[in-house]
Amino acid sequence: MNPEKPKPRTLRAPRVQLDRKGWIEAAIDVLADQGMEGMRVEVLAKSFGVTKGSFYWHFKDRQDLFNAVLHTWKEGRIRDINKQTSGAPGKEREQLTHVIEVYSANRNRKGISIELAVREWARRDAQAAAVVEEVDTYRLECTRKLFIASGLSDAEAKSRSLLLYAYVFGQSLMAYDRYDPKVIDFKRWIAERIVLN
Amino acid sequence: MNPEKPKPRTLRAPRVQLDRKGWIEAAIDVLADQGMEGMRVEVLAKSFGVTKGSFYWHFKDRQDLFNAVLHTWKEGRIRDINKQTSGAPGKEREQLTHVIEVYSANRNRKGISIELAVREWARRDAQAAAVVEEVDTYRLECTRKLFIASGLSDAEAKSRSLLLYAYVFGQSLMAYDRYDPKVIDFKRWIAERIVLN
DNA sequence: ATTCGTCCGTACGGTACCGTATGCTTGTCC
DNA sequence: GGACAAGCATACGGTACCGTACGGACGAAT
Repeated sequence: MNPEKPKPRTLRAPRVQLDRKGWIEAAIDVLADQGMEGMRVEVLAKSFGVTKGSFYWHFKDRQDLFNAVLHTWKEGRIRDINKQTSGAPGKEREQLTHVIEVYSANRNRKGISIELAVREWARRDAQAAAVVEEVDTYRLECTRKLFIASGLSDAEAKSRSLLLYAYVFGQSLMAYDRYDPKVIDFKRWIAERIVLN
Repeated sequence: MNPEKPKPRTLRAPRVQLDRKGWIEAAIDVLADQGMEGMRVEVLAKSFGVTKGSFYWHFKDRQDLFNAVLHTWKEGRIRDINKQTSGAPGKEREQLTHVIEVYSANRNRKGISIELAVREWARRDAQAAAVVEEVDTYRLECTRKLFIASGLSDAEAKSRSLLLYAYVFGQSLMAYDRYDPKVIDFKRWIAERIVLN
C-alpha cells in the first residue's frame, strides 16, 4: 500500500539520526503537557513516528530516559538562571523583578509546565527530588547574591529569595483568573513587595 | 484457614457498610501519597481488603469515584477555611498568620499532599480545575475580608491574599531544607512581610 | 559482493488495569 | 423456610504497557 522508497537519509548531514537527544527533547515536551503519566515508551515512539525498537536501541530502559531527562533539565535550568542573574551590576533590583516576571508570564507556559511536572515527579522519586533540590539551592543562591548586592542583609536576602521562588511557583498552581480583572496590578504590587522596600 | 465467624455487622449502628464514604476517604488517602497515578480500582480494593466487585457496587465507574473525591475535597476545604477565618474580630492579623502557619506546617503533611495532588490533577482535568477555582476564589475572599478588617485597602487586601496563598503552595513545592538551618526564621520573616506592615 | 555495525520494525510473553457478567452468601421480611 | 435484595467474590474479555528476541534494511569498509 505504501511502496515509496525511503528517502536516503543522508546527503550532507553527518547524522540525521533520530538520536538520544531527540528522544529526550520529545520526552520533555510530553512531560510538560501530560506529566509522568504520559511518558510511555510506546506512546513516545508513536508520536515520534517510530517504534519501541528505536527507543530500546538508544536507551537501556525507561529509567534511563528518565535520568537523561532530569539531567538535561537540570543543566538547562542552571544555564538559564545564570543568564538571568549575571552581569549588569547596579541593576540588581531590575533583574530580580525580571526573574519574577519571566516565571509568571504566560509566555513560558511550557517552562512552567515542565517545572511543575518535575516537582510533582520529585514528590515520589528520590532521583528527581535530588535534582530539584540542586536546582532550588542554586537558584536561591543566585537571587540571594542579587539581594545582597542591592544592599540587604544576608538573612533578609535569603528570606526574600525563598519568598520569591515560593510565590512564583505557587502562583502557577492557582486559579485566580476570575478573582479580579486587575490581577495584573496585584502581581505588580506583589513583585514590588518582594523586591523593593 | 480462617473460619472465624464474621461478626454480626449490626448491633446498634444502622449501617456498618463499607460504604461509599469509606471508599472515598480511602481514595483520598491514596491520592495524597500516590497521586492520581495510584487511584486504581483494583489497587484501592486490595488495600481495602475487598475486590472490585465491591467497588462497582458502590460506584458506576472510576470517574464516579473521582467526582465524589472532588466534591468531598471541596466541601472539606470550604468548611475548613470558614473555621480558620471566622470569629475573633480584632484578631485578624493573628488569624492570617495562623493560616500561613497551618498550611506551611509539617503536621498537616497529608493536607498539603492532597492539595498538591488535586492541583496537579486540575492541570489536566476540567472538572478538577473547576473545583480548584472555586476553592481558590473562596479562600481568597476569606483572607481578603480579614485584610480589609485589619484596615487595608481593597486592592492591597486582594494583592496580599494572592501573595499569601501563592507563597503557601509554592513553599510546599520547594526543597530548601539544606539551604540554611535558619529557614524557620526566614519563614517567620516572610509571614510577617505578607501579613503585617 | 561480502561483511559488519547501526538503526529500526515485528513478534512475543508477561503484567496491570478497566468494566461486565454472574454466582455466592447473608440478613430480612413475610 | 422461601423469596428477595444487599453486598461482595470470581471469572472473563479487552486494552495498554514493558522489555526482550530476532530479523531486515542500509551504508561503510574491505
